Amino acid sequence: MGSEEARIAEAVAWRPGNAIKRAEQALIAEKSRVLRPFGLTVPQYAAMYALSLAPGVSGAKLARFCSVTPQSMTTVLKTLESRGLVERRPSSDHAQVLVTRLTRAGQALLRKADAAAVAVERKLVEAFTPDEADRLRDLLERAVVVLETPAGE
Amino acid sequence: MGSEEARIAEAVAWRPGNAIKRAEQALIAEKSRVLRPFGLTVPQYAAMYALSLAPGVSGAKLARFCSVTPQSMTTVLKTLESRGLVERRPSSDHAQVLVTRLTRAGQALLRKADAAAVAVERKLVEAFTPDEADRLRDLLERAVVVLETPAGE
DNA sequence: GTCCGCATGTCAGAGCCCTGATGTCCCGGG
DNA sequence: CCCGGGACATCAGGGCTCTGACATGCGGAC
Repeated sequence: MGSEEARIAEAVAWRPGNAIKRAEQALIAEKSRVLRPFGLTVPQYAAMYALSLAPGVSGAKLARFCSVTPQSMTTVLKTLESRGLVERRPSSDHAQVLVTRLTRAGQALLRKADAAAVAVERKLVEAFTPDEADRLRDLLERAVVVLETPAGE
Repeated sequence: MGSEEARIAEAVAWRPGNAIKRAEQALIAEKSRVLRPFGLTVPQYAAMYALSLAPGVSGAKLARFCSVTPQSMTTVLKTLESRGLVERRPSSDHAQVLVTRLTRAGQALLRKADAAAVAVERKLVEAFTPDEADRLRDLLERAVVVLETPAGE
C-alpha cells in the first residue's frame, strides 16, 4: 500500500497552489515552535511587532498591516491585553478609536521573541542566493496579483 | 499620514516569509470565493477531493494527504457527514478504523465544485511560463526543506 | 446647519486548527 | 502465549479567522 499512498500524495501535491500551502504551513509551524517558549502565537507576535513599528495605532489599521480582518485583530489584542502585554484606551480626538500600545512588559517580551522570529526568517533567506530570494518574492507577488484580479484579467 | 502607513506596511512586508503568507492568503481567499456558491469551505473541498482519489481511506490517512492533524480532519468530516456528502462506517477487518466514502450527493457536488477550484489553479498556472512555474515550485520546496530541518542544518 | 459617507469598534455565529491526553485495537517480537 | 509498539479515533481546551449585522462618531457636501 506504500506505493498507493505515494501515488495519491503525488496527485494531491501536483497542484501548484499546494506548494504555496505547504511552504506557508512549514513557516507557521517553525515560527510557532520558536515562539512557544515565550507563550506567543504567530498572530500575537505579528501584532506586537507591527505595534512596535506603529505605537498608538487603531486596531483597524493594525489589522490591515497584519492582513487580517478587524475582528480577528480584536480577538488577538484582547488576549494580549488580558496578559498585560498591550494596553488600549480611547483616543482623545476620536472618541471611537481605541489607541493601542505595547506595555513595558510587552516591549520586553517582544525584544526576546523577535530575536527568535528573525532567526527563522534569516534561516529561510540564507537557503537562497540573493538572486533566488528576489526571484521567489517576485513570483509570489505576481501570484498574488493574478489571484486578486477579479475576472476580466 | 499616508506615507507613514506606506512606510510601516513596507517594513512589515519586508520579511521574506511575508510574501509566502500573502500568496497563501490570496489563494485561500480566491478559492473560498469560488467554492462559496457550493456551500463548501476550502478544507471541506480538499478533503472531498482527496477522498475521490482514495475512497474508503481512514481519517488519519486522509489527514496526512491534506496536511492537517487527524483532529482537524475529524471536524471537517463531521460537518460533511452531517450534510450527507460523505459517509463513515467501521471497517470490517479493523474495528478501530472508520472507512470514509463520498456519497452520491457528495460525488455530484464535488464534480461541480472541482471545476471551479481547478479554474483557480489554472488561472495561477497560466500567469507563469512553464519554466517559471517549475522554478517557483522548486524554490518553495527548498523553503519547506529548510524550515523543516531541525537545528543542525 | 443638516445629512450622508466612511471609518471604527463590537456582538454573534460558524468553522478550522493545533496541543495534550485517553482509550481501543491489531500485529509482531520475545 | 503475552506484551508492547504503532495506528486509529475521540474528548477537552485554547486560539485564530471569516461573514454578517449593528451602533457610534468624525467630516465634508449641500
